[in-house]
Amino acid sequence: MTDQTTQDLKGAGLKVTLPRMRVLEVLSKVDDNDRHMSAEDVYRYLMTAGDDISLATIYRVLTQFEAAGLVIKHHFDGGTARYELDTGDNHNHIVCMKTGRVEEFTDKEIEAKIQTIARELGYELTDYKLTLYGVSQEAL
Amino acid sequence: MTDQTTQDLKGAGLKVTLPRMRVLEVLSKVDDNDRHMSAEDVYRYLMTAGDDISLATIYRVLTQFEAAGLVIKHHFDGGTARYELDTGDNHNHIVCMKTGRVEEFTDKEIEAKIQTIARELGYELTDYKLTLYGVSQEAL
DNA sequence: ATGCTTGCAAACGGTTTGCACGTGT
DNA sequence: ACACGTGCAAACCGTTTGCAAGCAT
Repeated sequence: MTDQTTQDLKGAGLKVTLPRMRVLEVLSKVDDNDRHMSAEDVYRYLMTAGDDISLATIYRVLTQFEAAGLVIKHHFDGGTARYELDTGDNHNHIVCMKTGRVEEFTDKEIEAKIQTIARELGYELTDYKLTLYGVSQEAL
Repeated sequence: MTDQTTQDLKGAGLKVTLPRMRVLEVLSKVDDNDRHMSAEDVYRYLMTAGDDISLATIYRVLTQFEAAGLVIKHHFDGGTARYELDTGDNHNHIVCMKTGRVEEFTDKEIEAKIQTIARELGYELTDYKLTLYGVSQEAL
């Protein structure tokens, strides 16, 4: 009875409830094209899937997940916030201006350089965000 | 009669009006600690300075400036948007989590790497944002 | 049993907009 | 003169919150 989702919730110190499980499941299993969902996205997805969970709850759950470190919140363009599972690997994003699609990438060199820069400027680095904006060749 | 501010506005194809000049002046001359102001910041600054320009106009002017490429808009944390003059040099930011203060830096190496990555992923890069979050030693 | 969770609907805060008036060219 | 810019107040939209009812432990 202790599947991965349940464990994740317990590990985060959160009571295991249906909304929390469903939201976590959605974020876990959407394929790469649909990652980085907004609260609305999650809401609509769940409605379509037959669940009946209020938008307010989605927001509350996502906020808790963020605080618990299960999820990362992004504000790519400025409109609505998007969420993705925190997989541990600190990755960056590239957003297609035409389709809105988000891809991920990592780069050791940049990562190292960022550490160095923070140190040189006299900061203790807690986090960073690198996002590229462009037009994917595929979108033409 | 054609000072820098006026030229900038004309160059951007914008009619020279008092609100536009004042907003541009504020953004031009605030010292480093006060750069990256929110619309409210600009509004309060101008009120204090004796101007009487509505907040709605500040928003409209800032939006036009952004469209005209005079100004860059940031959404650092997610709360309110902040604006800064576009000085041409594509710089990055480091935000102190304790004081909210924003510093700038540039790095040729990272810049080059970013170009490479975009190309490799099949994107035509239009822009990018790199923001570090940390605690400044000075804030302790 | 009891304290955390949820749904609902109302509040919120930053930002945008319709309208009638004012202003730059 | 005429089109564009502005102030005001109301609308907007994503997100948050107070409250009463519902669950997990």
